[in-house]
Amino acid sequence: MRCPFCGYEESKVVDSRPIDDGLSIRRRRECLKCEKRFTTYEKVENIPLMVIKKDNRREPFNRNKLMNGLLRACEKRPVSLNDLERIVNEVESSICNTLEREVTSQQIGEMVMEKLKKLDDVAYVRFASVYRQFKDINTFLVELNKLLQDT
Amino acid sequence: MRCPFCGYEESKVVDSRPIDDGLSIRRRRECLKCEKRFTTYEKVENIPLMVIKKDNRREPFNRNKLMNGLLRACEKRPVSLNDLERIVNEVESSICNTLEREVTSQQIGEMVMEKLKKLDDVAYVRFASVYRQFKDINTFLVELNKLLQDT
DNA sequence: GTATATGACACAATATATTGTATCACATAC
DNA sequence: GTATGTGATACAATATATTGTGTCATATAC
Repeated sequence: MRCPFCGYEESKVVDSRPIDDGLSIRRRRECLKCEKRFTTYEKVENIPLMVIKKDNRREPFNRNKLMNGLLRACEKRPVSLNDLERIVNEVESSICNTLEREVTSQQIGEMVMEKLKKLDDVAYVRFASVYRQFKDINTFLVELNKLLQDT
Repeated sequence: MRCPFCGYEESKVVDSRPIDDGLSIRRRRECLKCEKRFTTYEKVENIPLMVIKKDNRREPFNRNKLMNGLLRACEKRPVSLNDLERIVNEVESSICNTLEREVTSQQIGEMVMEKLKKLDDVAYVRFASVYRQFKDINTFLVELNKLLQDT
């Protein structure tokens, strides 16, 4: 593994211990060039993907729930089911790739909105109005104004 | 490493590849009991801890900058330098522990505010007023009203 | 103060991971 | 349509990681 200090491409493991009851492995590595040491963690890709909701409760990530929100936002809009599947897939895999076990519903909303914005303005604003409704009414108005000005 | 499917404590590596230009290692593992396969990633702990600012530019995380913000918020308030050091330490290490390479300035602000709120209401609102000034004026007012009602 | 937990470190004996080469499947790009 | 990139898979030869034991330092708990 590449050294995070000097960038040299080889390092060796000097210690390796299971942690989290065996669910992860912590390694101490040493750069073969600059000899600096650093810690790495090996973790399982995804499995327990939890969403932190606004009231701080946790629940498992649910593709269908996200898809339903998207379908509602796209009602009578020229967005294909394929596009929506793609968005859900991309969001899910980008959450998995962070290797985080938890993600806030807000972060998910932001990711979805970023992608939806490129597809359909109206669907984007509908979706945003649900995700940001209580926290950020001004932002919603600002977004609406931006869209009005752009057209 | 423990199997995420059946929970058995031993698995073997069936493939191992460097990714991200050598910064991480992806491994395919197979459980020695149920023989199911899963993917793991080994990543460096922290090092390039970058903050994503509001305008989407990145800059390295800077303890001093955060501390300055806290000091300004706590001017003439009964909050010790020790407490502030503790907050900065806790925020920094909780960012490191996520193993994410990037974090938004907003996320940092939220973490700080959560901790500051427990220490001093006035410092909390001062800090919040800086972190949320453009995005969330309503939230700021709501917070002020909450504090006024609580006292 | 003592007790407890955790991370870093070292050493030695053993077991296992790594790397290149190559194929297949799938999805995206043009 | 073809080209391109990526993840999963297999195999074989080689190199390296893992695990137990034990110490030390630091921080937190009581």
